[in-house]
Amino acid sequence: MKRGTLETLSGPDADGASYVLEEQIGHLLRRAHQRHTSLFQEKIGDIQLTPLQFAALIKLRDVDEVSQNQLGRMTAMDAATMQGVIHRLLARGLIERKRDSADRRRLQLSLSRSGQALVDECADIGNEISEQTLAPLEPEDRRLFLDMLSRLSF
Amino acid sequence: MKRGTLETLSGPDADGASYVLEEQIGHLLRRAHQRHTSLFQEKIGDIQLTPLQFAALIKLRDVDEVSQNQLGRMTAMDAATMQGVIHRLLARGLIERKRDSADRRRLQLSLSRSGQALVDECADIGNEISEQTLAPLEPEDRRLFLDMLSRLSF
DNA sequence: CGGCCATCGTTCGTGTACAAACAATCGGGC
DNA sequence: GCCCGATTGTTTGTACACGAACGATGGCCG
Repeated sequence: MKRGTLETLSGPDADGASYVLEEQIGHLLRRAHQRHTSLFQEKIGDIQLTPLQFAALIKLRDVDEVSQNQLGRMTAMDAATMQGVIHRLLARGLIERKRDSADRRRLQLSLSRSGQALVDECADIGNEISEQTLAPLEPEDRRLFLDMLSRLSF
Repeated sequence: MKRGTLETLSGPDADGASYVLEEQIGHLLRRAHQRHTSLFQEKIGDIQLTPLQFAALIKLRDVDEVSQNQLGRMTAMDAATMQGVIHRLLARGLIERKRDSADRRRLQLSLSRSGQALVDECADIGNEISEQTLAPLEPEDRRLFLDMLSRLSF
C-alpha cells in the first residue's frame, strides 16, 4: 500500500534502531547536570542560591567590578538570562549596580557588603558540592574526567 | 578526624578563596550541555525538534505505548515538564493520546504515522550529533568518558 | 562633521526544569 | 462494601536558556 520510500518499514538492519537514548552524550550530560543542581539545592539549603546566582557572586568577588555583559561572558550566561539573575540578586541586596561614567551604556556591578559576606560563607559549601557531585568516581579519575569534560565545553 | 565547624573560616589555605568557577564540575557540565544543545539545533535544522522532544519520540518508538508518567521516567522528565513536551508534539501531530480503558487515570501515548516517519528520518542525525559532541575527545577516550559520565547521572 | 557599525542593556516569545498543590482514580486493608 | 494511601495527570509559580528585535550609546572612518 505504501510507496515512495521503499525501505521505510522497520528492516531488521541495525541502522536507525541503534540509537539508545541512555547511551547518548546529550542525555547523560543532562542527567548529570540535573543531579548536580539537585545536590546544589540540598547542600546550599536555607541560603537559597541557585548555581547561576552563586556563579555570578563568585565571579564578582574575583573581579570586583564588571558590566553585565562582561559578567555574562565570564559565567557563560546569555545577556537575556543575566537580566533575571541580576534582578534577583539586586532584590536581595547582594549586589549593587551603577552607571559607568566613562561609558554610559554600561552598568557596573559589584558585591554589596552582605553579598561579600555571603560569598565568604558559601565558598566552602561550593567545594563540598563539587566534591559530592564527583563522588561516584574514583579520586584518581576525577582530574582526568574534568579535563575531558572541559574539552567538551566550547 | 574532626568533622566540626571549627575550620570553616580558615584562611586562604586550600579551601575558601580557591573556588575557581571554571574548574567546577557543575559549571563544566552546564557548558558542555549548552554546547550539545547548540550542536543539536544546528544539525537538526529545519526539522525543528528539541533534544527533549527527540528523546520522547525515540522512546515511544522503542516501547510503542506508554503513559505520560512512564515516558517521563524513561526520559528523565518531570511530570510537569512532560506537559509542555507532549502538547507540542501533539500540536504537530507527531504523537497520539488516548485514555487507557483498564486504568482510566492513564493517557496512553503512541507515535503517529508521521511521527514514526520523522523518527526514522532523524535517528541517523541523532548519532551524528552525539559523535560531533564527543569530537574533541580522542576516539579511544570516548567510551571511558561516557562510562564515567553515566556514573554521575543518578 | 556625519554616517555606520558594534556594543550595551532590555524586552518578548518559546522551551526546559522542578516544587507544590489539586482532582480523579486505583489498590489494598479492614 | 469503605476508607486510606498511592498514582496519574494538571496547573501555578519560579528560575534558567536563548533567539530576535529594540533604543541608546560609543568608536571609527571617510
